[in-house]
Parts: sequence; C-alpha cells; structure tokens
Amino acid sequence: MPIAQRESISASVTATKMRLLDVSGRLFAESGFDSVSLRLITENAEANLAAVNYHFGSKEELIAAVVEKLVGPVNQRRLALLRQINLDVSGACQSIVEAFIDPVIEAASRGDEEDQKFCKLMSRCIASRDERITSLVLRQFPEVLAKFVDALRLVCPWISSDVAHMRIMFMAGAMAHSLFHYDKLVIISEGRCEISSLDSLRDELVQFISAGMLADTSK
Amino acid sequence: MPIAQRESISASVTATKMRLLDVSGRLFAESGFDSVSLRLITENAEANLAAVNYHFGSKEELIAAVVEKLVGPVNQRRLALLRQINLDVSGACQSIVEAFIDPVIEAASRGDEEDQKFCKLMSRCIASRDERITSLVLRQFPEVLAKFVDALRLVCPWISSDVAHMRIMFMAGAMAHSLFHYDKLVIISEGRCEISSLDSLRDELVQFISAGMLADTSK
DNA sequence: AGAGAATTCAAACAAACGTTTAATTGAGTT
DNA sequence: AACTCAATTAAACGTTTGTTTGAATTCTCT
Repeated sequence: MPIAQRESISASVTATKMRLLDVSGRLFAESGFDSVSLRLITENAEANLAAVNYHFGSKEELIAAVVEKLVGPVNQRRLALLRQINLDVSGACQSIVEAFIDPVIEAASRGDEEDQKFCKLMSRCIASRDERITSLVLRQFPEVLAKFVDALRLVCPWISSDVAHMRIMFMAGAMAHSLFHYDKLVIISEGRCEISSLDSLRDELVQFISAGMLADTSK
Repeated sequence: MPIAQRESISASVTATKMRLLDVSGRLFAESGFDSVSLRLITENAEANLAAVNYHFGSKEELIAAVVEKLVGPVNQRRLALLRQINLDVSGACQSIVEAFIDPVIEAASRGDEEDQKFCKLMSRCIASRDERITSLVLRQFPEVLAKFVDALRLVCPWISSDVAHMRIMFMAGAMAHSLFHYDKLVIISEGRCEISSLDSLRDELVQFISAGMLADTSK
C-alpha cells in the first residue's frame, strides 16, 4: 500500500529495499554474513526471493551496503571527535581513546534495535576474518588510522610510529572482541562475573586502553 | 560397512588421517572453516573425497579435531606458566600477561609451518564468531579464565572481580585481533608502518596489556 | 483512463556442498 | 590359498545455495 511515498521522487529508496537492509543487518549480526541465506532474509522481510538481486544486484552488494551503512558514519564521527580534542591538556590520551570507542557505543545505544545486535554486527565488521568484508571496512580505515596515530604520537612523543600503529590495532581488537563476547562473560566465568551493561564495558575499555597507550618501555 | 570407530588401538593413526589434519589446519587458517570444502581438503591431502567422513565421521568432527589439537596444548601451557610465577615480586603482572600470550607465540614459532598460518588459525579459534567453534574453544576456557582472574587480583588487589574478567577478555581480544591482522598493517598504514616480526609484536602486546592491567581507576 | 516504467512474483536454473553407497584394494592371520 | 578387515576409490545422492527468467502486478504520470 502506498503510504510513505509523499516525499523524494528521484532519490527514492523503496520501502522493500529499506526493509531488506534492516532485516539483513539483524540477521547478519546473529549468524554472520555467509550463514544467512537470501531465502531467510527475504522471508523475514516479507519480500520475494528475487528482491535482493533486483534491488542490490547480488548478495555481495547487499552485504557491502549493510557494512558501509554501518561503519561509514562511525568513522566520520571518530574523526569529528578527534578534531575537537585539545591535545595539550592532560588526559588528552584518554580523549583519543574515547574518540575511537564512543562512536560505536553511541550508535549502539541510539539504535532502535537492542544493543547486542548492533554490537555483534559492528564487531563482525571491524574484526572480520573474511577478506571480502575487511576489504570493505579497511577502505575507509587508512585515514582514521593515520589521524589517530598522529594524535597519539603528539600526546605520547616517546611512542614510535610502528608502536603507535600497533597500539591502535590492539585497541580495535580489544573493542571488537569484547563488544561481541561480553554477553557471554557470565557463562564463561561460571557466574563469577555479573552481567555488565554496555556503558560499564565502555568505561572499563577506556580505562584499560588508555593505560596501555601511555605505557613507556624506555622508562 | 565402513565405521568411523574410536581408536581402539590408540597408537594407530593413519598417515592419511594425519595428512588430513595437517592440510585442514593450513586451509582453515587461510579461508576459515566454512569456506573450505571437503573436496579442496582431500585434493590437497591427496586423499579421496570420502576420506574425511571415513576417518572423522563428519566435517564438523574434523573441525573439532583441528581446534582441540590446537588450543588444548596452549591452554595447558598457560596454566603451567602461571603456576611458576612468584606473585609477590614486582613485575608479576607482566609475567601473568606473558603466561597468557607466550604459549601462542611459542607454538607459532615452533611449528614447521609459517608463523602467519598458525597465528591466523589460532586467532580464528580464539575470537571466532561461530557458535559451533566457540563452544569447542570455551569448553576448556573457564578454568583458564578463573585462574588468571585469581592471579591478577592477587597482584592488583584494587581490581574487582568483574573488572578482572573484563580485562582478561580485553587481553584475549587484543591478542587475537593483532595475531590475525598484523601482517596487513603495512598496507593499512600505507607504508607508514614497517613490517614487524612476530616477536616484536609479542613484546608490544605485553607492554600494552601489562599497562592496561595495572590501571587503577580509583587513583 | 490508459500508456509505460517500476516492482513483485512463482518457478526454474546451474553449481557447490556434505554425505552415503557399494565395489575394490592390500596387508596380516589362520 | 582362503579369509578378514581396515582403507581407498569412483559414483551418485539429496540439499541448499545464489541467481535468472518471464509473466503478472502495482505504481506514476499525462
């Protein structure tokens, strides 16, 4: 039924196309990109099986659309937050770490979906082991990496360029891993670790990584 | 009727079976567990297509064999190293971190294969997003987690149980992520970061994580 | 209302997958 | 030499996958 077609004639994005994007993201978060079939997607989106190929061309292009829609805004927000930091004040290192992490937490909390789903999908993008995914994600990442390395080395002059690059990688890994698995911590710890909210996870991540960033081997 | 029977004679492991295990590990490291077909495995192992089902029962059991053969010894070595640590001396925190990381580095360097392949496979096991894999890996992990949490809290009494659990998770994430992606750092950094050996990566990991472990929020 | 583009639909496609089957080999035992 | 049984082989099985097709339907605009 034509209800929401009041606006935007030329730049029209079909309701079905948006539904496919939305459902795909939710299913990809749960089971990964490969495990989710087009049949499962189109059934959940109440669309025809051929809808994905019609609107996106192929499953691969659907995945690309989901990934880029997800990581693009996050990286832009990271750069925006980084620009706002006064690198001269003490605590600037923690601000850098927050500029990297908070865009993900914000996006997760802002979403109409549950936080978990978003975190899992984001984690699958950041730390994917699939070359087809990483090539999509890493396309935007060189700029982010370079800017954060520069900022980090301004705040911590004793860190070499190589070490700075590695530490950014450590940060990404710690974040991606814990974003994906933090809800399992209760089980793995056999009840010894209580459920932690996403916000408390964020706080601990910032503390841990900030301390790691400030580490001085030569000291 | 061929039956994939449990090894009544424990010493008898066929040459074909060992070749399948070896080739599977190498291929799984490159492309992941799902993407590698039994046909590709058996061709590379110069065995018949039915060989996997004959010797292991199913592909799933082959994966389980590969995973357990890989992560089992590493976890045992972790616990052994942890027991040897004198938790009273200064620098004990770094020793704990080393006890977690070094077994992986040792196994990678000891292998007859290239380091990269081993690291990628190990990383796929540790930080897998596939429930079927994580359930295998995490079976042994509660003991490791509990022991490392206890040791960490002895050395850093100001850390709560919840925070200790999270920091172990951060450590695993930083390690797994960098083990898998460190060889890509040259490309992502657009040449600004030189190739780093596995040993130098290990040293920086230890420095970074040790500092993170020692972080004191209340300070 | 009617022409034309855009979308949806059911059906079929070829390819790849893990698994199973039945026949065959080959060394060790009686 | 006949028998045994684990191991290997070629071939086929039934599913599932992404993709394509052509007709039917719905929407847009004059």
